[in-house]
Amino acid sequence: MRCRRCEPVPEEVRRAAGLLERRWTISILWASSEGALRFNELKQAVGEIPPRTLAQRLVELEEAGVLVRQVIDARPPRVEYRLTDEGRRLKLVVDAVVRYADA
Amino acid sequence: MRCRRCEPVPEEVRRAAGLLERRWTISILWASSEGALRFNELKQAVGEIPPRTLAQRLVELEEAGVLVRQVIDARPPRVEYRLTDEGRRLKLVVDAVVRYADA
DNA sequence: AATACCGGTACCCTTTTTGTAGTTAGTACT
DNA sequence: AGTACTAACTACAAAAAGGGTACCGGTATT
Repeated sequence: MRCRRCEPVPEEVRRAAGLLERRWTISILWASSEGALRFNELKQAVGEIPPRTLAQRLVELEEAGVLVRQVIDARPPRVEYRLTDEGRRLKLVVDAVVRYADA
Repeated sequence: MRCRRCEPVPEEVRRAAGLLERRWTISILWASSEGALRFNELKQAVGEIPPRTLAQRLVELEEAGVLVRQVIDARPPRVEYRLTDEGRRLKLVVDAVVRYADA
């Protein structure tokens, strides 16, 4: 098909979308934005997310450099997740979602 | 769990996220932003999306009031999809994704 | 001794997405 | 007349993602 007006979606947009286009990701970023949270705190904030899915998302977001996982050596040991600088940049997208949602 | 610092994610944010958190949605909005496009033009712009999935997304986005579907009575008849006002508001989120992706 | 917190995993089932093909109706070409 | 092409989808089976519930091993509280 000859198509003058439809450019292909840029690869870097597809890559960023790949992160956001998975269920619960936006909620997880929303919840993380006020500081470090632990697994069960995220679970509570996000709502009905199954723990398996939350664990999956956290691995993906960590691999993408958006979150860091930090084990705190206490009894019982805790794990905290916080946004990286990159995560704070991605959070600007979530801010845009919030503005859209509020209108 | 008592959790002072983790507020639940607001319902309206969950609802907006529900649209974006499905595969290809961001690409479809990106492609739609420059004007009306037809089914096969969207398909080409988005890339490897299966036509069935594109058709599904278009129905969802139309139901959400983000896109309008317009049948053009020509031979062969065409169908155009364009953003509504609401769609243009949602496109601000996609703009934020592009800014994130470009950095 | 029993219960609860902690960060997950295991299991099994349903929903979503994918890949490939085909359909319908109307032109256009040979 | 027959073949091919276009546009906008739809059909079907299979694979991937997501969901609900239960449970683990270790520590701490009651």
